[in-house]
Amino acid sequence: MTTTQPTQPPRQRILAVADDLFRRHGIRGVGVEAIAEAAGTNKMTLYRHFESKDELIAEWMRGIVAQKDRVWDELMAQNPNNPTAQLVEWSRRTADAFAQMEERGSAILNALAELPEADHPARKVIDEHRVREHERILVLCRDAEFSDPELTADQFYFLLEGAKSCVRCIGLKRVGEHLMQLVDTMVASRGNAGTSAPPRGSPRKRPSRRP
Amino acid sequence: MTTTQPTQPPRQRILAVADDLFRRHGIRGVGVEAIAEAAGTNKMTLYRHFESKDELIAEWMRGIVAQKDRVWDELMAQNPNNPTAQLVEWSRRTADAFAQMEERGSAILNALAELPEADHPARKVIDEHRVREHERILVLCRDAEFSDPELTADQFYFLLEGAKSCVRCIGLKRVGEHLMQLVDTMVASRGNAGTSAPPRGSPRKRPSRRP
DNA sequence: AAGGGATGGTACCGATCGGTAACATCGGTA
DNA sequence: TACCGATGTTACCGATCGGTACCATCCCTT
Repeated sequence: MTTTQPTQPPRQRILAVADDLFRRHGIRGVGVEAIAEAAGTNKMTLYRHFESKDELIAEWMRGIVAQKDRVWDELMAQNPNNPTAQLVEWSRRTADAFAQMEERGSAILNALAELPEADHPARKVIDEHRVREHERILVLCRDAEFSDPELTADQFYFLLEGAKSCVRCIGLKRVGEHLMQLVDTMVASRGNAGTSAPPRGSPRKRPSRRP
Repeated sequence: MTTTQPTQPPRQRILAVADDLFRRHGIRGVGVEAIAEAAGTNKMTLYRHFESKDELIAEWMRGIVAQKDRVWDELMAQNPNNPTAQLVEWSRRTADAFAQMEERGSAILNALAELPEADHPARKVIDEHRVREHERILVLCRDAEFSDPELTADQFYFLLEGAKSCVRCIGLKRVGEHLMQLVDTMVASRGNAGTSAPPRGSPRKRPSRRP
């Protein structure tokens, strides 16, 4: 049973329940009636707050990317003028988030796969977010003065997205640990690509604050 | 219009058309009737060859992974006793395949996202394939005597899967080129400590056949 | 020519789903 | 108390979809 406390207004409850159900069963796997019922309300109230299911999906996506943007803002405020630490911290948070998506993987990637229509309102939200995130990483790689920022930014992005999509076929614990090892090594080599095998049990966090 | 030459038996035509439609519109986005019609036949004949839509999906997936397995066999035969070249070749073929999936991304990843039910017949096909592919890469990393084969194997896998899922938000040309640069650098460093970024426009192929 | 298996055509069923209409109810405010 | 906006309830519509029954063909073999 997926209900929410009726103290919150219906709109919030619907969004919270939709988040849960969409993640677990996929967008097309759950109907509006099920969402309304699980939110302790009914279809009519749902349609008074969202003009269609597609708009609900888009709003759900806006919430997810807004949350991620808040995390970005937070970690950039926590590590001012330290692009390297910001990259590492973002990677660490991404790795930590793996624990919540072992079953179904990334909600954003899944939504993208479930929305083949290029003009779906949620698609714009997702596409813009991904471009923005990639741009963020690129700027950080430039600021961190990696030798080839474009290449290193893609490397970051590939590693992060790849790790996300591998959580389901490799154990999530190992994925998180290996991802952080790879990121640490990348950062340590200042983006001089490569990789490598840091000694086993190497330190996970390395703020490396530089003036 | 998505029709196939009626010279082939219906089963082949149905599978070919299903491959096209599933890729373009997603599994749940296309009905069996549309498939049958596009294949120049009808629903009845479809159900005489596939006991259900889910079984058709599973059979479609079996075809895809079988194709990938054939590619593996081929490139391993072409580079005998050279695990490094096999890894590079597999990466190159993956990068080349990006051109065909710019619109919708990887069919396997999409199918996974569209099949939330863990007991779906196609899920077993996909999961086994991913484990097998990861294992293949791991064995090659061991044979290539990388310093930390498990880590390097995950790095390969992350990079490849991540690049796949990024084809849609970054230009496919750059994704392919950067992926190959990263793989070349990884291989050149033998999985050991960081190296310098390869010069721009560095050689794409580097068989590096070693005795 | 006769037979039979594979295929095509059509119509249909039951279930689900997105979305709407019409009305009842409740809570706060003037 | 009278009112009004937000919410709950029920029933319904039209469309789509997976799946099936029934029968007409067609083609190959004997």
